[in-house]
Amino acid sequence: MSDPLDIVFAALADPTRRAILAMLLEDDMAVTDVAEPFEMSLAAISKHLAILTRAGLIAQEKRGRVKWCKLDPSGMRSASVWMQGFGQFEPVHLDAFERFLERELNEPFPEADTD
Amino acid sequence: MSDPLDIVFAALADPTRRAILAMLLEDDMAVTDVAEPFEMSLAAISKHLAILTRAGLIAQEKRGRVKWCKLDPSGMRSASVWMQGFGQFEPVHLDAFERFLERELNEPFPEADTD
DNA sequence: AGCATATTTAACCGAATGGTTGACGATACT
DNA sequence: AGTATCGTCAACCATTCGGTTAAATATGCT
Repeated sequence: MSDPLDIVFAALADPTRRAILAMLLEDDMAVTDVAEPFEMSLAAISKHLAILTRAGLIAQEKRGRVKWCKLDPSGMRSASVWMQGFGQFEPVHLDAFERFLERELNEPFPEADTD
Repeated sequence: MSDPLDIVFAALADPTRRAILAMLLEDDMAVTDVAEPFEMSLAAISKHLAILTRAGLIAQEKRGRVKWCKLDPSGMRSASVWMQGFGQFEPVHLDAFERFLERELNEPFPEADTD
């Protein structure tokens, strides 16, 4: 798989990963907290997060021993741009979404609660 | 895989299938003609078309011994709606795309050239 | 009827996917 | 220093995927 779109769409094709994205829409989260609602191992979630990262759908940043996950608009944008060129339509209006996410991106990661 | 989005995104994750969609954007085509530019067997293309059909990305209609393939907006729409819901800021704005494709849908399949 | 064309099906194969468990490295707490 | 927590890595397993070839089905032509 070399085309980035392969990777983005494949990443979006899994319900666990889409659920993770939806969770991250509400708030940035640590890996362990992302995993908590799912009935699968932390290692499995870790792999899902790696796939989302590789697809440009999320970004991860380590702070201490905690790795924070946040949405990255670039992956979704590339998918949306393809659909746009495809349908030559007005696709996914990511404008507002991107404004939202890029504001987030330009903000520092939240402080981790020390434990 | 039960969520229809799984099926749509998985269908979009393959470069051959995206290329097929792009071809169908220009014109409805018979299976054999869809297969022609690809360096793989007709059977492989037939499987790809079945996957696109199951995803609601194309519709197929048999006319005589020829099976015509055309774009179906519903699959793309569901993907796009999810992305919108994901961004959740603006209403779904598929107007241009839907006008385009629904015009296509409401036209009869082209007459097959008899051979 | 008999042959050619259009497409799918079946059986198979290697590679990728999505999950598991267990060990490991890194960071924090006391 | 010792222990607990966070997360990844490695090895493994079953299933799915994308392709192949060969046979089967369906329609059309003469």
